[in-house]
Amino acid sequence: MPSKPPAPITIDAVYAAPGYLFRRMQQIAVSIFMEECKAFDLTPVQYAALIAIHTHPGIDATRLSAVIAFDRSTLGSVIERLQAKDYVERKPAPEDKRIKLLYLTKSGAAILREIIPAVERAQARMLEPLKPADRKTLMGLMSQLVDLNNEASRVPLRAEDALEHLGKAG
Amino acid sequence: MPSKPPAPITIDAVYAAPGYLFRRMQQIAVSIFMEECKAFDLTPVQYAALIAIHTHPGIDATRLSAVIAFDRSTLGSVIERLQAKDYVERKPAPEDKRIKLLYLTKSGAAILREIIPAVERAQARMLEPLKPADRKTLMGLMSQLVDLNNEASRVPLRAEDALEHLGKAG
DNA sequence: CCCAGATCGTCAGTATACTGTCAATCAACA
DNA sequence: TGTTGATTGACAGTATACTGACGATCTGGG
Repeated sequence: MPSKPPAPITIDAVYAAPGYLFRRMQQIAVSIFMEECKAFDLTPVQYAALIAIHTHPGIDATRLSAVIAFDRSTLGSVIERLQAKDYVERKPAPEDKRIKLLYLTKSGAAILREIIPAVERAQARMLEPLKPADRKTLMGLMSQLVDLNNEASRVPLRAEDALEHLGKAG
Repeated sequence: MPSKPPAPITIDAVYAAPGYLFRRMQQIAVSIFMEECKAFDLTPVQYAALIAIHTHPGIDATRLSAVIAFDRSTLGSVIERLQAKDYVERKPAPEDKRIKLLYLTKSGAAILREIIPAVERAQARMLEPLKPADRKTLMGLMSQLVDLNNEASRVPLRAEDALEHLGKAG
């Protein structure tokens, strides 16, 4: 039996590749999110940041970046934008001058309540083309894969570890 | 029976949401790709562009953006970088002064041949944590989902339509 | 107490990714 | 033929996303 010839160099091979499908699905997911939430002028990342700050009031930027799996360098500008919209407040930590603690403002908490239905519509729309059973299967496999691949991308801390010193876990 | 209370506003709900899993998996996929291919200084998008130009020599930028599902505005800078590395050539189209046709250079074709094994290692690594049967299931569902959601994001043309006037299809 | 190492937020630099706009050009119809 | 409408590539503006570096600060060992 002759050895298998090298894979042909063709764009069709790309279409079936995991990397291409993940990139394309991410594009589609963002597009659907923005469409459903366009009345709120919030990006998916800004939404995740608001939710995380709501769940962990007084969190600092580094821990926040771990909780939402978001690069620390970029997070600064995300927080700035949320601050400019008056959704988030930063207060210096009394016991550590390096740290700035994050809190939702009243507006931030309010917009979070209002946007939730739109976000849920968006999440549902992403999976809508699939049969219900297939949605469950896909989400189960994606959860597994993200979890097992967690250390493959440079998120400095696992969410649970990040929260150890926040009085919320451990 | 009382109606279901509203979903709690918690970061844990985000972790199970399709949008979060797709974003996170895309991060991981890029990270793995860059790690396996770091000797070549090519991004996933640059790689896809090279493959597509190789498959369709003389394609123009607008059609290329459809073929790799990549925004036309950003594609200009991607091509510039590929040109700067001497992997891609642009020639004005004789019959239409607006259009610039894209071709691989010798270097471009060479690096494509060399990088393929690294790309295949990367693609394999993305799915490695899953059992083989689950990998197939996941890729099947992702293909379906991307295909059925295709019109949800602003890619102007389906790949096949984009190629109609290229003498390669239809 | 002092200093080496770690951590925090920030910044510079690069590369996607999208919206919207523009001039140049082409195609097609009246 | 002349003009309207569409297309092409380019650009400006915004928002992720990552690497690497920096000063300010904290912490732990000696």
